[in-house]
Amino acid sequence: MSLPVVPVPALPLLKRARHAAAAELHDIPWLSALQPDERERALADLRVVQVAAGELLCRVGRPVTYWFGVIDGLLKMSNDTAVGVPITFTGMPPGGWFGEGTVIKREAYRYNIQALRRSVVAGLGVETFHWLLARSIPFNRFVMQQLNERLGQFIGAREIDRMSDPDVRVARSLAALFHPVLYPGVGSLLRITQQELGYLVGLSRQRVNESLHSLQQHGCIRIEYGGVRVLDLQALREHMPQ
DNA sequence: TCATTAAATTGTT
DNA sequence: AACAATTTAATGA
Repeated sequence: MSLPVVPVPALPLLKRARHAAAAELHDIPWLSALQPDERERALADLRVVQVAAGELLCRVGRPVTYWFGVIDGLLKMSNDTAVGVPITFTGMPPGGWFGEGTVIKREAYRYNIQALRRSVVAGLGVETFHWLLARSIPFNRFVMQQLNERLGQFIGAREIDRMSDPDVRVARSLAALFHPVLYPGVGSLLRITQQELGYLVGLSRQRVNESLHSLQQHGCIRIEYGGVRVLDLQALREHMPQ
């Protein structure tokens, strides 16, 4: 049960990159917090790429070139392929920005970022990222908030991994994806197939289907074609085994 | 815009 | 893992 990995051509970002379109800019929360001149430089440097399903955005050990943000689609962070047990850390739905930790330290990536399906991803160059970090208080605030919230996510993810009940695992994982601060682009309808959710949670598609119906029975969510709508986020977070 | 067809996703065994 | 049923997306008149 693993996603077929698509071979990635060298430097795919530089080849198919284009400037960000107006519609996509609206979904980048930190842009509006910048001063006009800062925004101008950020816009000039922002690149947008389409990544196909299974494609790897960055690999463990590769030098950092961009700070990434998900405009549309779904990515997953994991540490698989190399040595060790494949572990999916988290899913990255629209509105999520990531990689700031490694960008700040100018280290190599510590995770693989793989597209679960065709996605649109924005990238801000490392130099511009540091330039903004050095002069914009609002930008710092945004990055700090991201780091803080994500720390909470990872702690939560450890708890999820220890739970055996599939329904609870699905519930918690879903709740994490609906995090309003980290993933403002999600809204109340998350575009994710049951197959994709299975990849993230580490369950079969059948079991995910069963869990979703259980959660729907409890009024937490509503199953839609190609997605899940949250009806009660709090209940989803606190869902307990029956 | 509508009808037809192909592809994707879901529900079930 | 396989299958049928359903929904969406793509195509072309």
